[in-house]
Amino acid sequence: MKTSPPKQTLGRVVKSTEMPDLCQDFSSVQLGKAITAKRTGMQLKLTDVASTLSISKPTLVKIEKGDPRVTFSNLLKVMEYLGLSFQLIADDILPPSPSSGADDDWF
Amino acid sequence: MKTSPPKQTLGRVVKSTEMPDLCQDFSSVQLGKAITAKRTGMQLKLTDVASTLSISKPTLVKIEKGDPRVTFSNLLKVMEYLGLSFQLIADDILPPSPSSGADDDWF
DNA sequence: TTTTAAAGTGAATTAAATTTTACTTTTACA
DNA sequence: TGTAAAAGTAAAATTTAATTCACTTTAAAA
Repeated sequence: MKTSPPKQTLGRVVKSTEMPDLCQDFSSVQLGKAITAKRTGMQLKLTDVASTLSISKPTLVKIEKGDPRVTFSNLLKVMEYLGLSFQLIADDILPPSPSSGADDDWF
Repeated sequence: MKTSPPKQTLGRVVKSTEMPDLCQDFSSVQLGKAITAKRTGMQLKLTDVASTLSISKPTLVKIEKGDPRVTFSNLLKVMEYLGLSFQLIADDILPPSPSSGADDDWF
């Protein structure tokens, strides 16, 4: 059977997630959302980012869902590629805002 | 043979590492140094932190050395316990300073 | 200088993250 | 609608991080 040629398009427009407020108490879920937002904002497909960075699709999905049970090295790879980074915060410089357990966290 | 009783002291004074400049380009090595600095500043023994958080000593050593091949969840556990946190930085807000490969990094 | 608590390392085993493959769900758009 | 691209999920196999335990090194203090 003959394989049909790929449809000629300019690429499918994909739902772009909104970038979360970065000036919030840190959580891995929020980080995942920021990663998704940055990736979709750059019009990059999850699959492409994964194969470019030599990590699997399920792992990248895990990262974007905010599951902290991923290796720090994989997380950094993704962040660096998308132009995201960390800044260290010590709570004896600026005390944390009294948030009562975000609905955002895993534990 | 009879075990000798523990020496009565007020605890050994341990070398306190200096806190690195937190307003620098992020690297896992710098993060490790900050963790060590925070821990020693709080006069906590590596062994005690490890057992309190139910992680092994070799793993905590790996984290403090800045090896990124650790799970993000273990890293977050340690940071939260010591009062350290992350802030997310997107390079389209503030562009990265042109640093030529820090002598600090692993790759 | 000797002692010893604390930090750090190495090897074998265990536990868990990652990969692969295939499948299901969602969602733009023709 | 129907269809196909992209995202998300599941299970088995693989890879790798974590643990355990013993040991070595370092550096305060007696």
